Amino acid sequence: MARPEQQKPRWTEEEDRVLFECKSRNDNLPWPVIAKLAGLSRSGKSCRERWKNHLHPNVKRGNFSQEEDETIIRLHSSHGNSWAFIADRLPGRTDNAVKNRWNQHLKNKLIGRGIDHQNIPDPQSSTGDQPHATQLFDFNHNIDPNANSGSIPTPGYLPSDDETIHHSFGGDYFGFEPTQLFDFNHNIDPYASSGSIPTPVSASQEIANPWSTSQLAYPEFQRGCLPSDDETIHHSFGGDYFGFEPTQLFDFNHNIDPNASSGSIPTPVSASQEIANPWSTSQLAYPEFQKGYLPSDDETIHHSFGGNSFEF
DNA sequence: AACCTCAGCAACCGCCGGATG
DNA sequence: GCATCCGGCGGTTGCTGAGGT
Repeated sequence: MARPEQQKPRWTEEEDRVLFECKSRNDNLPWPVIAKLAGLSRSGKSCRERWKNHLHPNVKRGNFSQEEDETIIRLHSSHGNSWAFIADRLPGRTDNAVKNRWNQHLKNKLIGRGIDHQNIPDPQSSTGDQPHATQLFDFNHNIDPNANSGSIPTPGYLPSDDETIHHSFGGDYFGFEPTQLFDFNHNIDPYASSGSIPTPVSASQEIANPWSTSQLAYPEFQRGCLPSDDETIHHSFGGDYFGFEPTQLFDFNHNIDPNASSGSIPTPVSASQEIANPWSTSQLAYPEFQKGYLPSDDETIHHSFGGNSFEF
């Protein structure tokens, strides 16, 4: 099977330049077409990989930090060889780079320490029986009224973390709905008794004006409301406060001004300003909450969401 | 200086699923 | 429903360069 020529010819600077320009000019075309237009003797697939792993502006080079290594180890223990998933949580790192890092460094390191790298306890999960990582986070929806306080959460549900959740949202449980964005006070039974667990309502029952204070299950989160409880919200979301906009669903990193200074109140942007790719890490006001992000900050996220990890 | 080893990186390959006609 | 195309993904392996002998 040996080929007389080099089997894996490296990309030259000239090829990179041509591909970069061609891709930049024809961003919407399929890769096979781009490869053809570029006039390179490379397949569309090769061009795509070269772009994704090297030429893309967001690609981060250089050594992995200890934090990145720890994140890889932790996520690998809970998600296995889902390199793309892990890479999503390491801004700028590609799945290929993460895979190489694991296969050629971290795995051997753990083996050398006598650690079973396939069974590393996840600090954010006591059982591994955690909500599946393809769900959006939605307070007040799909709440399990039968969840036992302090019990191990069943998939899709959260236990209350007294320190935080109880503090924040009345000691109730919060579930996850895969098709909804994050939305306080929407689809909540307006007639639920105070102190009870809010009951999700059907579409037909949906509150006409979800921002009408009198009908909110959690009136404290009404339009424009800022969290009043520093201890909790500050704790929960990395020290930043979030405001609410009545015409928008609450969506981490979507419609949020990417240029907002850290610690300031995020500014919703208009439709015309809307970030083209809301999950593009470089454009996120809160890149740590990007799509598919698995929190790495125990102190904060672990605390906030009952010790589990979630995707948004 | 020549050779060897090994870690790190890069590229290819096959499989799979979604979109489209 | 089926075939085809395309992109995404994970596994594998070749290439490179640094360091050791």
